[in-house]
Amino acid sequence: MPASELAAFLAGPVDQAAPRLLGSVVRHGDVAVRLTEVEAYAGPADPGSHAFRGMTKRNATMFGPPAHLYCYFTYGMHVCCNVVTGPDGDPSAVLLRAGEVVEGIEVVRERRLGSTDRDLARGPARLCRALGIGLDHDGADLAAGPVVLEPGTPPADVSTGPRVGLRGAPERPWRFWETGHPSVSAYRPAKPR
DNA sequence: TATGAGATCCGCT
DNA sequence: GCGGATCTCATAA
Repeated sequence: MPASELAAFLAGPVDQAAPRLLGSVVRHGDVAVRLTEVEAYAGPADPGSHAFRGMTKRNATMFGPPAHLYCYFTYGMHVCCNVVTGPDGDPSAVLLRAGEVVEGIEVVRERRLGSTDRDLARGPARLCRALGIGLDHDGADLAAGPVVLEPGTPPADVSTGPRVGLRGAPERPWRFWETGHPSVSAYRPAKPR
């Protein structure tokens, strides 16, 4: 898919673009994952967003053009990835939280020994591991690859709820998942330390 | 099954 | 130096 078409697919308010991503497929090499759970982050206006305090070296990708991959490292061991949706200069992005492996499941099973099929891409850090995405892929063009986004048909039934794991942000119902799908992550409220 | 704490490192302040 | 958009394992019920 041409980059301009992909950008058009992601255009509009991020809380509307996010549910549109459900059912789309992210592909990296031989592995493809169909998204079943995402979260919207609305740039500088959103206290839960990395971009809330302005542009830094880490989140610079969020401020770039849409249809790019924003990867970041967290909690010492995990990588999470977002799809940048806003136009150049607007740091809106969608966090990919969970999905189901639709291709290359043998590869993923070897990457994640001891995991059941349902758990292979259940949770943002696992999703990245399943796809083999690392910090190296920060800023990758989702139209050009090596990681690509293939728009699909959103499910008929989508649920919304509060976002997971945020501290200090007012709850906005900007988490979207395919109703009843087994691969969505369990809701764990943020814990005070 | 549910709950709790440890692991572990990068970028910002 | 601190805190984090998390995961996994251990222990308890």
